[in-house]
Amino acid sequence: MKHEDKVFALIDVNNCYVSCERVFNPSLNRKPVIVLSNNDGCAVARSQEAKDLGIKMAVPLFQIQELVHKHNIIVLSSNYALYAEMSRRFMQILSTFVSEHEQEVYSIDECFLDLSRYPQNYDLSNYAQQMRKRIFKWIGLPCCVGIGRSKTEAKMANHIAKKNPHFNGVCNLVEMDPLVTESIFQSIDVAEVWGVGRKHSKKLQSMGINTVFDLAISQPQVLGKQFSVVMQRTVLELQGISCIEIEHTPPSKQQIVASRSFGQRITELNELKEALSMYVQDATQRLRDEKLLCGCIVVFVQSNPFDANIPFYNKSCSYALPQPTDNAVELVKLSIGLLDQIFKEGIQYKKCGVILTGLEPKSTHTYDLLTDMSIIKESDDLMDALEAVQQKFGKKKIAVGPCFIPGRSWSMCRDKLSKNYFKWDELLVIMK
DNA sequence: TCTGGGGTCCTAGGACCC
DNA sequence: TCTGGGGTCCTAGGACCC
Repeated sequence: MKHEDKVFALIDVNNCYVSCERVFNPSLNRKPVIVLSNNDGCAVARSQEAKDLGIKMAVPLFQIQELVHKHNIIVLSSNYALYAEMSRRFMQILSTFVSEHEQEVYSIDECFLDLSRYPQNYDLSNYAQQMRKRIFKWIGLPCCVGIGRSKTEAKMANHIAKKNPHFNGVCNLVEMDPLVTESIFQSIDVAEVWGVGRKHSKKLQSMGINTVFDLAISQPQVLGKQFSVVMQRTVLELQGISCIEIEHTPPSKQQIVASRSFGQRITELNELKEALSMYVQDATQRLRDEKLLCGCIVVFVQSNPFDANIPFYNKSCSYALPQPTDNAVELVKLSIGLLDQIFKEGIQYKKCGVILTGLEPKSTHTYDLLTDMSIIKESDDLMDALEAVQQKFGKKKIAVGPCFIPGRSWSMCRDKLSKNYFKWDELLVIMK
């Protein structure tokens, strides 16, 4: 198949986190609602009503307190367990429209579909409307669909569908009159293009490239030289030449990061150790879920970068393991050792974290000749036992090192957390 | 007072090798 | 004063994404 014949769709849940909350709490409908990031720091999701009030993406809560009071904006902590379950169902419904290798789960609320096989047999706009209807009917989430000849075009189409209600949730650039496409592209800021961020859009504007249309008629190679091959691909994709394929099986992870800002500043080494040992176990859990081993561990600590009066302290330390592992006891012990090396007295710490890298599949790892396999076996048995206890009695019943101590000053703020309606003891109560 | 977290990819530059 | 060229590997930093 020639690349010209490719067709992609991007389906994206509108205001995802707010929409998830509204499914279980209809009193939020038609009201301005925002959902906050971890630690109740920034607004990471806004309902349309909140956007209309001028609340920007990722703005810190303290900067909009006045607006919040004035307009009775409803403020919620983020409830990732809930959103993850809704996301799983959203993706599952979309999987009924294509075959397995034609679907790519791109993010928690976005999904690419390769529809290249379908134009002959389906009216794609109609097919997309069926997707929207089924998703809304089955799980109550509103979404938009963009269709284009490349992923970047599909993203653009999705953006157009979202901003223009008369499209009724579906924008199909493949079928659109090129003159109409052109005039729409002329009206959209180049910063809206997928892959063009703040820095690049500034530079593009300084070169006289202000709109999506300007970028689409640029010369890919010239921009490739001035930016990078990424920008070159973006231009080609906007011209309808697909350069980025669907990834139906997620590529295996390069690294696993677990970090958090603290609710309050920390100065004591012991408290940092408590936090870090928790994060390491979170990372190790994800490592084991992916059936990977970790060959290198990085620990970092930071003070508050926004504090203008005090110099920013940002230090990390890494260690390459002689033998890759997925053992939480070992990883906690090592990371505490690394923390000892980078800890400095008198700093007000705001954040710490761990990065597991040098990852490789556990199934294909070859141990060297001198490895005592009985030790590996013991480690596996221990981790299995640990996980079995957690599964049966809850995540916080057993752990490695000093963690899960309630009431710590550094623990995350989540004051306005909704329930996880998918758990037995938090189900929605209709009537009592 | 209060500013998220988890990722990927690309590039430039240094170290090192022959 | 003259002072290779080409290759690889690693790392840090920057840009982007949601």
